Amino acid sequence: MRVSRTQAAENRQAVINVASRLFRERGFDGIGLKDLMKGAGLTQGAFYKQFESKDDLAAQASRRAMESATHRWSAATAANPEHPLDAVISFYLSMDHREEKMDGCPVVALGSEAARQGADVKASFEAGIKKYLEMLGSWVGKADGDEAGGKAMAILSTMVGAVLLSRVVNDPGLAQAFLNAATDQVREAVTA
Amino acid sequence: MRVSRTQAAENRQAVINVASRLFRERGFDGIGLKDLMKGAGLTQGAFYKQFESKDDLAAQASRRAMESATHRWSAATAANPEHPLDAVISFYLSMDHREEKMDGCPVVALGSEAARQGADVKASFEAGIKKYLEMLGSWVGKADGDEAGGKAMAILSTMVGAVLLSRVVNDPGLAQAFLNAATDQVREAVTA
DNA sequence: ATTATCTATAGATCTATAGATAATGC
DNA sequence: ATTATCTATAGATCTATAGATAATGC
Repeated sequence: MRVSRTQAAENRQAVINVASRLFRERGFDGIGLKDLMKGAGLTQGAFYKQFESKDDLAAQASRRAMESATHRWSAATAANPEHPLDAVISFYLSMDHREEKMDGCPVVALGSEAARQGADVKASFEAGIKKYLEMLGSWVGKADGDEAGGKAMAILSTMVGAVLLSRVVNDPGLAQAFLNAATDQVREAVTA
Repeated sequence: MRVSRTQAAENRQAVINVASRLFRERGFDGIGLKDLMKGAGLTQGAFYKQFESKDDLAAQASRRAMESATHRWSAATAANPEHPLDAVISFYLSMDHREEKMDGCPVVALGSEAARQGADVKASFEAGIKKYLEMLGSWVGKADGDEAGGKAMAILSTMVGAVLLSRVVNDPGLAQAFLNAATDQVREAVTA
């Protein structure tokens, strides 16, 4: 029954990876430890040798989810280095992203709940958000500095809000309209 | 033990009012029927004569929460009819609003969870969001029409995203920066 | 000898239902 | 006679812990 240390380390990573997706899909309170562990091919009993508590896992999984999201931004810009912002918003502000909660932006999928979590979960989000801002800041026209930082924050706010609103409404037409309006606004904000 | 019909109707409203606040504070999954009913001075057993299910209450409470939010917007503009948008964003994009989850905007407090709820809950949110958009649309400079609608959606996205992001980070300075950046962006968007 | 994982379970809590009670409404 | 609310409880689920097991690591 016991496994090697490397295998145990891999299992831990597998649990974090699974949790980073299932938390986004169902919420922190929407999935229990039994199903989270089952998703990694383990049983509930193995959990507490790997994590201090469910909150501990929530913090690890939030960090992993944000890392995966920023990595996706990097991949998109690498594929289109001429227009990195366009590359990012073309998937971020899309109906596909609206649909794919499990692999989408963690701020949208878990933000409302993260606001009620402890400092560790928030720190995970904060680290990822700063990465978002770094990337956005480097793409806005102006010289770096306070103004670029402000623009980056405004753009990120618009993006996060638009996808959140698109998911909260039933009407797909209204959802699409939010994404379109945000796309226009972001394009204006960079050139302004 | 039985109460009059009018008293029962009042009790029902009390439960919806309490739920609209406690759901925002703790999330749909963060509070049980026992505590919700206790908040209205009743016991758990009375619940199912008033509501079909917890999901049913979630839909009613979401509607009430959005009504209360749009009412607050109206009150703010009534107090400063010359600059209605300024009146709204001065409280919406404030640290006070960041702090007050229980009475704040339901889209921010519950949006991530609402995205996973059924069509009834989403319909409640959608109705309130359309009210938000109507008001914003009437305040943006341009003639009414598609463009004003788009501006309104972009502005609402920025506002919702900024407060959500401000709540998700630990650093109050960063939170304030998101709110400031959104304020600037919204002001630019109306005049543009 | 140590320990990662397993099965099993404690104790709490959650949604929903059942039956009793006491007041309303006809 | 009807019914809004109460107490009580069924049945499921949740987090966390306990003890057994079997393989690793020294």
